[in-house]
Amino acid sequence: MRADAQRNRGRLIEAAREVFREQGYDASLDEVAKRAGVGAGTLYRHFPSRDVLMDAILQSWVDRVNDAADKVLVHEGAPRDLLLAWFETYVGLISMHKGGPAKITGAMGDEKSPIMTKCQALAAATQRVVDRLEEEHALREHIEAVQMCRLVGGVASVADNGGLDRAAVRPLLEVIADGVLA
Amino acid sequence: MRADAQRNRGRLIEAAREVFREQGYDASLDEVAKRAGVGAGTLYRHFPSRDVLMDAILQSWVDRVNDAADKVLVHEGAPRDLLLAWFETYVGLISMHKGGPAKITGAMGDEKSPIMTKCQALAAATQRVVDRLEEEHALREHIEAVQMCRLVGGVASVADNGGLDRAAVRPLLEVIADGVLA
DNA sequence: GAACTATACGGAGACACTCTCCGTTTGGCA
DNA sequence: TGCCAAACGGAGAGTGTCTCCGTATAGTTC
Repeated sequence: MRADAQRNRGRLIEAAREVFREQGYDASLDEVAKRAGVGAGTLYRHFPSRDVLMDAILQSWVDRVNDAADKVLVHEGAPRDLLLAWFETYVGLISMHKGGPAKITGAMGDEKSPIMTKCQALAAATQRVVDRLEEEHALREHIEAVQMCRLVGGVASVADNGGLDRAAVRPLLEVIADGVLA
Repeated sequence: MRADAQRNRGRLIEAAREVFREQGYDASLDEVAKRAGVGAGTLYRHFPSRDVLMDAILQSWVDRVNDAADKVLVHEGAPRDLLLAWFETYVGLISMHKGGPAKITGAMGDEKSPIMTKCQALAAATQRVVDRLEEEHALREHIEAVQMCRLVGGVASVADNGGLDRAAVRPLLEVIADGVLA
């Protein structure tokens, strides 16, 4: 890739991160291009669709997901606490930008979504938590990590959409945890 | 209201029902106006925002909600079956049009949403189910109907968004049911 | 049934966003 | 230094939202 292309790509990702943080994932892409100081054509050449741009933005975010799972898993305690800690972490991770929870959770399980790899990272991290709980025979029965992602993602979507705070989300996560635990 | 205004209002609601059914709640409002055979100005005079139009569309739907609750509540059976029957009914009710689950669930609990009365109807119907289950001491502890609406609405949103079918939704509803039942 | 007026209508048009096309510029190599 | 494939940029076409205001008409009054 030519040096100027490389540079513009970086600028676009940086600008997108900023604009999405301020205005959510529905923000104007022209605004992103303007903020990056490039033409609209350049944006669309690098990122043919909004989802592809999102995927690029979330590249470094995957590390955060894995680190978060590490951190939750070292914590000793009751299975319910572990699960709830992960659920709250999970909600935080996918709620970085307005519109994020719905976007990510909607793509969960879709083989050919542009952000598929991101969903896989989330599902894999959740699977690690599931594995731990199954080791301890704490789960009611086998449950797919993807299903847990959908449940918690659903709560996060509703919270994002309806402007619910942590305190309002907590009891919802508790219901899901209780539904899953033995 | 003048006779022509009344007539146009009716036509707009009918057209909107049709267009939203075909294209989801994000469909073009100009298309609705065109389909109703009126100008855009007429549409926006009657319904200043998309949500107000949605509210009008859902007017008759409230009866369906209440009838559905009646039907579920006459059914004799285990609490879990009752609850799951209501959950599936609930998902069906709010999934009439694409985008519906997110819209309705996001407004749940918002005192001044244009579709507030519709959310109240849903919450009230859910409350009837909760009351029945509490009579039978089948619930783990007191749970707000609104919270149950958010949980099930979250699942419905994810299903709507990710194209999940009934079979994929069922186990998610079961987790919620198990989390709520004693 | 004619005149009047408050009410409602319609659609042009301003504004915003998406995405493409193509003339222009430039990085990097020979 | 010259060349050209690669990349750029922004005008503009297409689509949707929403408003404004000149025009039409329902309903009332005499």
